Amino acid sequence: MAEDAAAARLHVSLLLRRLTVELDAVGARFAEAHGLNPTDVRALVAVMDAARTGRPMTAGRLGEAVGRTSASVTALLDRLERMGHLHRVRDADDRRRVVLEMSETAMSAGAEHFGGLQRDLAAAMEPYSDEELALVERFLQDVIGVVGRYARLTDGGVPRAETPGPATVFTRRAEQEGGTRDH
Amino acid sequence: MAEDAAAARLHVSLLLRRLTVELDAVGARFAEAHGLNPTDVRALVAVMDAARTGRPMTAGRLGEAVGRTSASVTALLDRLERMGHLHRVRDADDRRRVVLEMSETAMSAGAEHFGGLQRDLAAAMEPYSDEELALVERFLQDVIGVVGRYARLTDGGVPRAETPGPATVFTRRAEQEGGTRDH
DNA sequence: TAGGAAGTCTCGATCGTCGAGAGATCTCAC
DNA sequence: GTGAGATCTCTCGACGATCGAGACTTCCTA
Repeated sequence: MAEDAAAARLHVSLLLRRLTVELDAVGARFAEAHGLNPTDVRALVAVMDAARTGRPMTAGRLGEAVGRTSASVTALLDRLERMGHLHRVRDADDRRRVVLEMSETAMSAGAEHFGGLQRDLAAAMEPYSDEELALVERFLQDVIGVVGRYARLTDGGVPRAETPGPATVFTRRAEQEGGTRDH
Repeated sequence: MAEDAAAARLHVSLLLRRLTVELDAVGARFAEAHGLNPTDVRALVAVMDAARTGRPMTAGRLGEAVGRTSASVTALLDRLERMGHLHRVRDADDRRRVVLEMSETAMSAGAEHFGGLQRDLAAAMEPYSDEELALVERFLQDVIGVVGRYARLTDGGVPRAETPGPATVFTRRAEQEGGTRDH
């Protein structure tokens, strides 16, 4: 029945949100264990990801990645450097730039924490057949597409051009409070 | 082949992380549009969820939900009340308690923002059959179970008792830095 | 009815973040 | 080459979210 299908879709949506909450909690636990705040964790992850893709992170790009101003990034790097999680290296090619390198200890701490989760996740997926995993993968791709589109909209815009919908309340609030942000 | 299966599982893990990043971004966009910080958003969501389950939120329980001290919750509620997103009501049964009620404007702003995403998600799930959605649901349940177990471990503990593994680096760091937390 | 427990708030201090701007370096047109 | 403007990072002063300690009110129980 259509109602059941709708209920199932709603239920899956709620599961997606719960998953996000739980994954955030894993990050928070890592942060607490290492005396880091959320921004620090995001920064370390960003630096690690950049290293993996072979394009070393710089201070400026890190600021964009974690959504902080340059002043904030400077303080952030001071903290992480003081803790020994990374060190700054002047870029030889462009001496304005500061290239960020993870320390060995930070790398292994991250691998230990998140690698364990990775192993457990892989183990949990073991019972699923190749076809089933392929379906899950396709599903996740679809969902990421939708959510990603939603996340990257300009403020006040209506999510999907083809369905304007009742956006009055939201847009009104956004206009009204957009300038009062104060922190 | 086993290698392919392992690669598929790794790929699905990465998709789960990407999904989390995108969903976080949706929350951040909502926050920016309404002049809220991350804690504010988490608090509003917690109050809304509590209202939906019929067990009204109180200041104390909100503090546990978002992981802040009572002093911080007081300031948080001052902010949200000043912005008109909720109001405090003394509990008639237990007059020590402060019950939190969402304002109409906050409810509709949230519904507008996240309801749109919900609709798009449901639309994206439309092509999937009941059986396929059931599989996805089962998969998400499994993953949430693993992640949730991981998120709720005591600090310094090894994730799974049955596989002690090479936890030395992580636990050493945790002990070493556990007391230097300074924010 | 007194004593302790529970829930919230106040106060002072700390630290992460911001905006503005300085200093160093790179790029490019001349 | 040289100068002008752009780019990248850092410094400075201010603000605000959070914390720990403790006060105050209200509830529970012996």
